[in-house]
Order: sequence, then structure tokens, then C-alpha cells
Amino acid sequence: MDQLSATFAALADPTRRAILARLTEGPATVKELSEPFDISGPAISKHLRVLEKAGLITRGREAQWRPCRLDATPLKEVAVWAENYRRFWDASYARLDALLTEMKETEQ
Amino acid sequence: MDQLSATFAALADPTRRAILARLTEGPATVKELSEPFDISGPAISKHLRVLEKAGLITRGREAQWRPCRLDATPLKEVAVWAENYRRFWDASYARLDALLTEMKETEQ
DNA sequence: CGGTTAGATAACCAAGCGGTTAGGTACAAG
DNA sequence: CTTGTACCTAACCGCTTGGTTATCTAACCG
Repeated sequence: MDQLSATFAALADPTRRAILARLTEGPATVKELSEPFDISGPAISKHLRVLEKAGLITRGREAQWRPCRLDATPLKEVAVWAENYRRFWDASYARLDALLTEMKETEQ
Repeated sequence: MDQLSATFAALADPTRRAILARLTEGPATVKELSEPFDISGPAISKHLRVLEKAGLITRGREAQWRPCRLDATPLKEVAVWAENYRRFWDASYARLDALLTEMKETEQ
């Protein structure tokens, strides 16, 4: 699986996006991250592994804690990818695109 | 499944992203879209259904063809979502963040 | 009419996902 | 040393996913 696919797949789960949102406020332990959700610890562990493999978080070791820290660099690739489609959602460009399509059709 | 999750899930597949890229050049039939890939027609149909449910394409009817057209509006939400993390991948902000973390730690 | 083409649907399969419970490891505190 | 806490791994379960082949509909073409 390529990097971009892994990133999109990781972001497809609301729990994982909530974890990322929490990590914008600073590093957190697994316990802290699991508190907002009523799912088991192993389920959180799996989510964190997905995020780690996607390069969206890094994990340290401090005694019995495994603090998680946000690494947003893959999100830059997401933003860049999405920006390539800006002209297709931007209204003025959409009108221009429709005009060009119409011109192309009538010229044949 | 919420809209954003559906969009991310749809984008997690390279074949579907390639289909979207092709549609930036204009509408295309199912056959045209399937040509670059050596997977069966039904597999393409499934990908198109995923994209359609995510609101990323719309489909028309012209005789025996079902032309697909790009609808990039969900990608705007993706871009907006990712932009909220810009300060975490931007180098200068990263350095500022590290500085603030250091200050917070030493003040205790 | 018969044949061809575009495309969808159905049924199936292997693999992956999101969740669980049970049990194991590592460390700190009493 | 014992107990409790933080976290992980393993095994399992139901559902989804990405693919297949086979079959069906709908439209055009001769």
C-alpha cells in the first residue's frame, strides 16, 4: 500500500480523526486518548498502530507509558493532492469549465 | 457513515483516485474509464458506485452509455480539513511548537 | 429479426477491518 | 514481594472490500 492510500485509509475512521484532533493539543498517553471513547483498550491500540503505520503519529517510551505525538507531514500530501482539484469545486472555475465544454461541443 | 469518512474511504483506493484524475479531463464512459486497468468491468462498476455514493461523481444516461462526470465538492471538505493541520507540518510552526513545549516543560 | 456492445446485477471468495475477551509484559508503589 | 496500572499481543467474530465469473437488460446496427 502506497503512502497516500495508507493516509486516506487511516483518515477514513472518525475515531482516528478524533485522536489526531486530540493530539493537536499536545502529546498524550494511550489511556488519555482512549478516555473519550467507550471502546476497549486493544481497539485503541489497533487504531494507534494504523496511525503509526501511516506516519501520522510517533510513539515514545516513558516508564510504563507510550506517549503519542502528532506527525502531520502526511497531511501535507493530502492537502496538496486535494488542492489539485480546487478548480473543479471553485464556482467560477466550474462556470469556466462548463463554458469550455460547451464551446468544445459546438465546434464539432 | 458520515460524509467525510465516506470521502476518505473512497480516496483510499489508487484505482479510484486514478479514475478521478481521468475525469478531470472531462466526462467518460465506463468502458473508457476501465481501459487503463486490467480489472474486470464489474470491478470498475463497484468502484464507480463507491465514488457515486461519496458524491465524487455523477452519472448520466445517453443511449447505452452511462457517462461519468467529476463532482469535486467533497474534496473541498477534504482540503479544508487538512488545512486545519497546516501549522503542524509547516516547518516554522513546528519549530515554534517545539519551543513552546520546551518552555512549558522547564517552567515546572 | 439476430448479433454486438455497454453496462449492471448476483453469487461467490479471500483478505482486511473494527470490535471483543483473555492473557501476557513492564514498571511503580506500598 | 505483592499489587495495581499501562499497554500489548493473540485469538476470535461479524461485516466489508476488492476482486472474480456468469448472467441479465438495454440499446444500437445490419
